[in-house]
Amino acid sequence: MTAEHFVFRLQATDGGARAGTYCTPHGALSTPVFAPVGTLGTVKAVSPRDLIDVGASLVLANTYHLYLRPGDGLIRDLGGLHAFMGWEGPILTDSGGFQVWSLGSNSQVSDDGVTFRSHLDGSLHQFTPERSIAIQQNLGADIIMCFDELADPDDYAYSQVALERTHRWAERCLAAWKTGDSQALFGIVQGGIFDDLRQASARTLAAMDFPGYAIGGLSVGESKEEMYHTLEVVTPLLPANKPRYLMGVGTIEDLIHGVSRGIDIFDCVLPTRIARHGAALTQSGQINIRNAQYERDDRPLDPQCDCYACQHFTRAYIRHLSKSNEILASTLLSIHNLRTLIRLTEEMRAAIVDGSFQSYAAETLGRLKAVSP
RNA sequence: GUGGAUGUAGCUCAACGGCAGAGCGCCGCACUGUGGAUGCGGUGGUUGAGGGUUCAAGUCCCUUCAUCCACC
Repeated sequence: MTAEHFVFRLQATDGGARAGTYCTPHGALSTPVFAPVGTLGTVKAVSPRDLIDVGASLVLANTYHLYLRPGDGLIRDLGGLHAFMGWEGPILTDSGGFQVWSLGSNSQVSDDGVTFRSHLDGSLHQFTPERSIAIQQNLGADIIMCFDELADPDDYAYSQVALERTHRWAERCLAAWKTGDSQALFGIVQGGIFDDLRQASARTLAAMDFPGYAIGGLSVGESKEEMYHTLEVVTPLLPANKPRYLMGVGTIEDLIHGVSRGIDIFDCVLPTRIARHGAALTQSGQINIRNAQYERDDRPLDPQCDCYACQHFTRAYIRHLSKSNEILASTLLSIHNLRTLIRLTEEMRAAIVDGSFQSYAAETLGRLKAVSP
């Protein structure tokens, strides 16, 4: 049984797109897969039962936030994150590297690690690669991530400095990682939007033989063309028999472009965040359910959708809930948006298996463009 | 019927006789390894009506209407 864990089986390819399975101690992932984000050990507004209903198989939780509150030791003592949050499927934890960068100004980076102030109470803390791995071991996710350093994507000089540090930290994470049977450690390719740095990063990390590889530092302000180009540069240099995870992406469009360039795993806050702000993803693009035009609209959010929200409620009703700041609006829109992205991954997988991925991708992108400005 | 109070944006209310404003609502936009069900922008006026004083009136004076309160 243990031997099966963290084996990535490639089942079909279509152009650059891949369909596979990845075994974890809490179940197998069918790729391509989209992971809802549950930063604080909960996907906001959505219960684990709802997650099963929308077809979610992997959930992301966050090291930085859970370390600060309620504390990784507490979660370990209560049986680990799966038991704590009532989710029996696979979990992936971020390393905290992204928060240190995005919460930015009150942190200081050295070769040893990062000292930062808590956004909750201003207290001083330090993350090192070893500390990040120890916290992630306490949390007990199936997939854990190397502690990395991000740079602004168009700053070459600093991207180079951060990249070299990220590679040294990757070695230290590997050395600290002692849970190979129960947790897979993924390396993270960095290098901004610079081909030479990205290639160097992919080669360096591939040589370290991680169980899986992530591509980080994208969808942080660079153009879509730059992001897609970077994927084309990086994925051919990663081992074909290991899963590839594009961090923090994304949109319907980005998922299609990512899969076509060989990405297997995605996570993103977008579907649940925009849901709480009143937006629904549809086949033809994003709609703002709060707009006056939906006041008397008795259609579902997306007539093509098979989710609970679309099977039972009208746009008019969900608009009313959203305008009234009712909790159920966030829940229904989150369920719908998650189902939309997860169904997209399911359809892409089916298309890859039967060799029709190119036409599926073109058709789906075409529908989006038909309405986008 | 008598006395008093109040009438300003859709709502609640500001504005010394000197460019009529705020909050909320409404309308829209944004959100990509989630601190912040958030952030940003926009629309919105015969200052109840009519007259007068004044260089200038939401503001002072007169008339009128409406609403509320108290007392007959």
